[in-house]
Amino acid sequence: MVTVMGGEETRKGPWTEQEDSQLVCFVRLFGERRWDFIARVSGLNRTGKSCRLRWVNYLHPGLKRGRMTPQEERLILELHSKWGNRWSRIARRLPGRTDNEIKNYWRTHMRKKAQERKSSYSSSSSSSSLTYESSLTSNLPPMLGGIENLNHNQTGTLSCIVSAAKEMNHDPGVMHAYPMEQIWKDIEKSEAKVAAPPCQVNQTGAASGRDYCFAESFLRMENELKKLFLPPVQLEGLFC
DNA sequence: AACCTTAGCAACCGCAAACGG
DNA sequence: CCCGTTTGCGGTTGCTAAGGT
Repeated sequence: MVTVMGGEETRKGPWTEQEDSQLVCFVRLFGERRWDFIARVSGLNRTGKSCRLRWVNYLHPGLKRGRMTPQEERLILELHSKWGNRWSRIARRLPGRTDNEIKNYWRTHMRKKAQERKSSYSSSSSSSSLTYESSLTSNLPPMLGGIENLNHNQTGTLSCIVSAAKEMNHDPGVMHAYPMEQIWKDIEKSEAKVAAPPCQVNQTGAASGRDYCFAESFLRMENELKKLFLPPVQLEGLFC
């Protein structure tokens, strides 16, 4: 879907694999900030907001996919009873899960369960001093491993990221060598309005259109960064 | 097989907080 | 302190696949 905003076309709706790969690459380059800049310079024709959401909820390398474990389920129930609909806060206690995921999960699973429990408790006697919540708290096991312990190959998303990086000849290790903070400062200083023209996908096929998009985006970005006093050696290393 | 309902999920929207000049 | 911009959050919508009739 495409909406027209002020003459520029802004894409909406589901993300394509190509867009995902492009976003992953640019986030790796510039980090998880300045979403508007990333949106503009990548030529994705998405809003910064949309890019951020896509990254946070779907493309982020630390994401755990698949069903909630019973431990996670209990933790969500416990924390929701404590904090209410503070999804982002709850999500911080569940490594690899996003607020959106938890919110959706609650809506479909937990709310129903909570209601069932509530009704069953209200119908039963209140003689027991041990509430469901307190029993949860006392029996909670430690959270299963942190993000670093996740098996990244378990998710299609992760393999997609890896393949995207490989495809683009990108060495993730390179990034750590660059002073991104400095780059950002420089960008902020001299950020000219980068008029990102709509990415042109040719009519013959998506593959060539994709290559064109990447090439054009990088060219655009390279030109921008060249204005920022970066030595050519660093610049070469920066691009995928 | 066709239609309807429901569950699950991705994505959008509006608002408010945080940030920077 | 003010104001514009960016980011984060929570609510909501819309699409799709699965299951039921």
